Amino acid sequence: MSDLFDKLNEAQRKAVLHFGSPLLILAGAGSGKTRVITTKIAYLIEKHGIYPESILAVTFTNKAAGEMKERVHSMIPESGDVMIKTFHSFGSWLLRNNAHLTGMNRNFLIYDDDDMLKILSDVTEGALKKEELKKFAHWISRAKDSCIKPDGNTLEISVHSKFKDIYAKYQESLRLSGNVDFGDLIMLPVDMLKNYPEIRIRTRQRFRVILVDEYQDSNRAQFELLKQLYDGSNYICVVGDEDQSIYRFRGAEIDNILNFPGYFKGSDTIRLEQNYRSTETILRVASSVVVNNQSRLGKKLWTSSGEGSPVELAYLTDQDREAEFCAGVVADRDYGGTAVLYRMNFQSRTFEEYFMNHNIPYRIVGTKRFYEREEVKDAVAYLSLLVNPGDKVAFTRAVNKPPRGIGKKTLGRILISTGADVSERQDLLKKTEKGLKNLSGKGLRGAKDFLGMINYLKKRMDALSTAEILQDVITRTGLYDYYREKDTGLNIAKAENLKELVNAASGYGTGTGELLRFLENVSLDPDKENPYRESGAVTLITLHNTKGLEFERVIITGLEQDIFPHYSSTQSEEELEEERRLFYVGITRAKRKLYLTSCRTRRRYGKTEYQMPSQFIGEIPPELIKIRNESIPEEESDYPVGTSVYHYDYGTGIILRNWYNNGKLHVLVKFQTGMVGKFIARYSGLERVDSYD
DNA sequence: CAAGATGTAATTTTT
DNA sequence: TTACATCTTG
Repeated sequence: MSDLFDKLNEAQRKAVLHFGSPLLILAGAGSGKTRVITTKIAYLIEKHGIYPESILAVTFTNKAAGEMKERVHSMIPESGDVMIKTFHSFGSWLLRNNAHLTGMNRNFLIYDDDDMLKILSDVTEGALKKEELKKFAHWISRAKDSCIKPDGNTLEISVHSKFKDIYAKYQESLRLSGNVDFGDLIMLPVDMLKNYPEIRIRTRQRFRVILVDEYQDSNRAQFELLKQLYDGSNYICVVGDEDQSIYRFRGAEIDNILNFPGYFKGSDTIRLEQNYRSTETILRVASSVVVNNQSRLGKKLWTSSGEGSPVELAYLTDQDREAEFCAGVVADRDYGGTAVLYRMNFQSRTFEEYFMNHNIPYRIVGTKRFYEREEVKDAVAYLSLLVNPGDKVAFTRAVNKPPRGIGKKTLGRILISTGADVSERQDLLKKTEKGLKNLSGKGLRGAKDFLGMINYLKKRMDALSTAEILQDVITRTGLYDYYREKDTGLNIAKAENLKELVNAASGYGTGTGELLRFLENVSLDPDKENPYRESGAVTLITLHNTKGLEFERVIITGLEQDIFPHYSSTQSEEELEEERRLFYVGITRAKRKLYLTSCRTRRRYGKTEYQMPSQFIGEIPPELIKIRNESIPEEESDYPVGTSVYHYDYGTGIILRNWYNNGKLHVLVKFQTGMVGKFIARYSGLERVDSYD
């Protein structure tokens, strides 16, 4: 224990030792946050005599939870009972654990975003296009992120005239199925703790210590959950970095961290500002960018690791040259230490093609997830149906996969028949049995086939392990053969993926409990697929996905207005600040060297478009950047973003944006007086003020 | 009912 | 451009 302590700096030590009043740890990028949390857990157990099972640590990702577990356990082996979970799996645990008191179905399954769309499509009877459904799904998720029910203030989420109604129908259908969605995993526990005093009291007594990681990403519902868990006598400590809050679009509420001291009275704040990752230059660039944000508590990162080499900025003709530039950077063959970052997934394409053609090893991080693949979802649907015959989403998915002649019409005939009692109406297998009399020919044969299969699986499931049931599912239902035949050309992976799924289930035992555990992990811990696992490969990754990662060298690409910052984020200051934080996250991933690239033109949707440099470039002090290769068109070069200008009437100002309209260069200028003005450059009378000759 | 043909719309995404 | 959704035909 004491030598663990010696490795900490003063602020870290203070954070570990702190106990009693609520604590906010503002942990800058690369400031040894995880070390602090894990040491703190060890310290609480060893020095404060807190029982491991009284400690709750919540994270946002399974990866973070896994790492934390590993590090805590290696520090103190007897810490096995510390509850280290993601917010969602903790919510799931609370709901299952108290199901006997609330009357809720203990064996609920968890629907993902795709399943949500299926339900919505079902309750709106196919009247809406997929794009429209996605909008509603998004709103419903956001509503749940704020604990807003269909009968609540839904206007806050969407003013769409049908939203309230569709949301209500969606909830009804969800309740009928007995399953929950991601949002429910937070919202329902909040309700439960509010409505059942005995559960609330018992839960509060159990968890004497509550630790929250990545607090800046918490949403309102998660904040509500924490409020229910905290009773003033237990200890709450949250760790986060407001400058790294990048999930607003998904309901993250930066005010949670900004106002923590206000919400939790008498709280203390400790800042971890020493950075152990990056060079001084990189940190200066990062902070010069993020100081432009209003919504922050503020901290100043410093390092003792030395100045390092300058940040290099390359203006390139187009995306092909950008890829070429990245290839040039890794010409020294340090592939594994290099990451190429971009704002949007489609940007990876050019890099992929170029790297492929030039034999540069690369890996793409996190686009498609294994458990979201069609064939995998098909197999899982059979399992879901075995556990919950009321799962309509799983039923409609499985019933005709592989095709057995049960299309829209036949399915309609099955589902229209109403059973005598409620349980029969909700049990889709019983319903199918009843519906057989309405069928004939191919449909009848298919339905009988399907039922026979399910019954066969049902009979065997108690005796078999999860992997064995899955093996049965993919062979007996014909799924495996179906996909093996379909697997041709480039798509030869589907049958293979089914095998892989069986493999993934191999760690699970016999019985329904194990099957449920597997299904929960499929929903809550969906492994991201990495096609290239070798470490000696360049990492291609979106900026969002880099959080928590670090690389020797980072290339942030596509620093162009409307790409980064993204066009839909330039409308409001709040959105723009979020983009800026994203830039900050990207910059601070670099340990040793940072490159920035910006293209003059970019092919989009088959057309070549002229790009303006990102306004963020102008926020970096020029002395920190070395410009590698400039190719700025003449007129623009007079007014790049960030240039100081002088106007006869308004005084000095700085160029915030520039863009073309009707072939004329427009500029947006912010003056020292605070005024912001829009001008057509050539008529504006603006004079350039060159402050750095 | 399911494979080919045509049209159309393009963020980021832990769980 | 291209992925994917919807329409049309076998």
